Amino acid sequence: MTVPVDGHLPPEVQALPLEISVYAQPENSIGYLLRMGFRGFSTMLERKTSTHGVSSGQWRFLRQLWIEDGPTQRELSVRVGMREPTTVVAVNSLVKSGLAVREPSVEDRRKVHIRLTPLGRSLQATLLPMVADVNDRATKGLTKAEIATLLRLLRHINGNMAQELEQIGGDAVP
Amino acid sequence: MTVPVDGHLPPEVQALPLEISVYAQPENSIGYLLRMGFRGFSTMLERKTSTHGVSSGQWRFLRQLWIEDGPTQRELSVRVGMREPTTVVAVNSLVKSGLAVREPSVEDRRKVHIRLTPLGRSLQATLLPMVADVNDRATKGLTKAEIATLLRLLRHINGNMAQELEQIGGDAVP
DNA sequence: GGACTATGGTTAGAGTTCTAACCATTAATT
DNA sequence: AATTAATGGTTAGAACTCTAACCATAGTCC
Repeated sequence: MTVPVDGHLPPEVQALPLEISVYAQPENSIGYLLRMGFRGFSTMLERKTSTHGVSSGQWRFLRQLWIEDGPTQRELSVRVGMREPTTVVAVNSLVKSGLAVREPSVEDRRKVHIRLTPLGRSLQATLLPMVADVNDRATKGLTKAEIATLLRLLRHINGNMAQELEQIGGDAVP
Repeated sequence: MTVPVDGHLPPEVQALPLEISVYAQPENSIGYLLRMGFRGFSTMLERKTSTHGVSSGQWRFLRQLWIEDGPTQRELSVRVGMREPTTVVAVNSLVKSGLAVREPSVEDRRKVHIRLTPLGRSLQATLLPMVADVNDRATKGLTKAEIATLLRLLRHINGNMAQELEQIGGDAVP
């Protein structure tokens, strides 16, 4: 097995400027670090919420419905940032689990409103503490100031990327 | 449609301590911010690499093979942090695209080594600048010091979560 | 040496998400 | 009013990822 030591890169990569070749190490890429972080977060949270029958796929939609109950399926898609087919299956799943219902609109027969059941609504008080707990564990050892900085920097790069994708792709983030 | 204004939360959620109820807003959760960031990053990068026929699924494995060529499939799984069935399909895909080959081990007939083709290896010089570009766009407007801080904080929370998941789950991050 | 156990890889089936194509309903235009 | 546009939702098919079950090979232990 060929294991190049740090800095032992093929000639055409060595020829690249240092600002580029640092990315040969994934740990130097923000994308990689975000991915690892997200996966860890998602896993930890799902382990907790699954005890109440809530999967990570349902979670994002449930959270949005707590903020705004009764949107159309299209509106829900936009708020959550997912494409419509994704919303279809997520809502199917919420309905199947008894957390939400589909309610056909009366003034426009194309539209369907998604509404929480009492069960779905009641879960907020149960599940929010779990998010808090996972956030706490993730930030253990950081000061409040550092956490605030992290939030600010993350929001900044997310803003940058939303802007890039909007002007270039002209479309939502898949 | 019911749109609760900020702070207009159901009684059982209002009853929660403030440290918990802040998470009613996704923008206050690190997990949400990581997820958005990762998705933006992944989308931007894939738009570029796909012009060379490299998908985001292949990307992570390719990057690891650039660091260490010829691992067994099991070793590759561990390095990349994916489960074995995931590696099977990823390697299938790399082989199909002519970027890597499966090479049965001679000393242990259970093992299979994964080795880059010249094409797969040559892509490093082409694709690394793309990662650099996406990182640059994502961090536009941040100082070098802020970027360094972001990397440090992300590595810190990733370390925390790896530790949590190791001791509690006893298993890899899905 | 033959029966357990461990290791490496694969297959089967599921969940989450996407794009593309489609159908139903409403709005706009001529 | 009839045709065309736009809007809301669904279905079909794919990519990526997982868990669980499985097969093949190698190592261990009586």
